[in-house]
Amino acid sequence: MPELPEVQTVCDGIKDFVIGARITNAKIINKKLRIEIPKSIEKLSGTEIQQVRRKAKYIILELNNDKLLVIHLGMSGRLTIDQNIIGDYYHKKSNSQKHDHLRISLDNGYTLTYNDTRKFGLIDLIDSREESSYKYFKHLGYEPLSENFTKQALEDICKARTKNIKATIMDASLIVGVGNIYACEALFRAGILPERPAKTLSSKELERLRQAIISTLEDAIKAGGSTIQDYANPNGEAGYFQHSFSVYDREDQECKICKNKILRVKDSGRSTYYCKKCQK
DNA sequence: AAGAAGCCCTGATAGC
DNA sequence: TGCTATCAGGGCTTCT
Repeated sequence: MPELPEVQTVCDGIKDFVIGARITNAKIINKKLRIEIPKSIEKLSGTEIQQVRRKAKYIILELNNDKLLVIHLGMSGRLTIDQNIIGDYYHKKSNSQKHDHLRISLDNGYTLTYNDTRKFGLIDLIDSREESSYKYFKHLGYEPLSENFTKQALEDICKARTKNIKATIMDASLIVGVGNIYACEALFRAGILPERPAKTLSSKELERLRQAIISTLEDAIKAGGSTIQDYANPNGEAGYFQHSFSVYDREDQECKICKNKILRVKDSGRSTYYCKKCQK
C-alpha cells in the first residue's frame, strides 16, 4: 500500500541506478494491470533515462526521446533493482517473479523490475508535452508538500464541503498522496475526528490539520530514507513507517497519549482508526 | 456538481 | 486437513 512517502522513497532509491543509464531491453512479461501496458514500451531500447521524479503517487521516468514512463504502484506494486550477471541475463533475487509485469535492462548492468500481485498499478508511456493534459494527471489536486498547499488552500477546499474530513483529505482531486494510513495518522496528530463534515472545521483546526498532514508525510519520508538502501539490496524491502503508527491498524490497542482503546469504524468501505478521547 | 457505491485483483486469514 | 467466504485498499467509473 504505497502512499506518497513510499513513492518518494522509491524514487529516491532508484535514482542512483537509473539516471544516465540507457535501456538495452524492455520486456513486458504480463501486460494486465489497471490499464494494459502499451507495447510501445518494448521499443525503448537505446533510450536514456534522464530524470526520476514523483507526481502525486506516480513515478515518472523522463526519457531522452521526449517521452515519460509513468508508473503507479497501486496497492501492491514494487519496483526493484537487480543486477544482471552477464549482459541481459537476468538474475532476480529480490522477490518472487510470479507477478512480474515489466523488466527493463540497463546498460550499467542493473535491471529494473515492476512486480504487482494485485494488478491495481499502472504503467504508461506518454509524450512529455501532454503531461498536463494526461488523463490521469489533469484532475489532480494540491501536492501537500508543495508551497501551494497553503492555509487558504485547505480552507477553500473545506469551506462548503459536506463530506467528512477524512474522505476530503483522501480525495486525490483535492489533495494528492494522502491514503488511508496517513489520513488516519494526520487526523490523530491534529486531534480531529475523522467523521466530521469538512465544513465544520474551524480555521484553527484546519491549520492544525494542514501542518499535521505535512509533518506526518515528512516524517514518513525521513523514515523511508533510512531504508533507501533496501531498495537497491536484492534481499531488501522498504516498508512503512509502521513502527511509529499512532492509530492505523491498532484497533483495541492503547492510545499512545491517553491509554484509551483505539477504535475502528468503517467509512465507505475503508477502515478508519482513531482515538475517541484525543480526537474531537 | 458532489458524493457515494461499485469494481478491479490476489493473498492472508477466519470459519466450517 | 482442506475447502470456501471475507477482507484489504487506490483510484477510476458509474450511479444517484
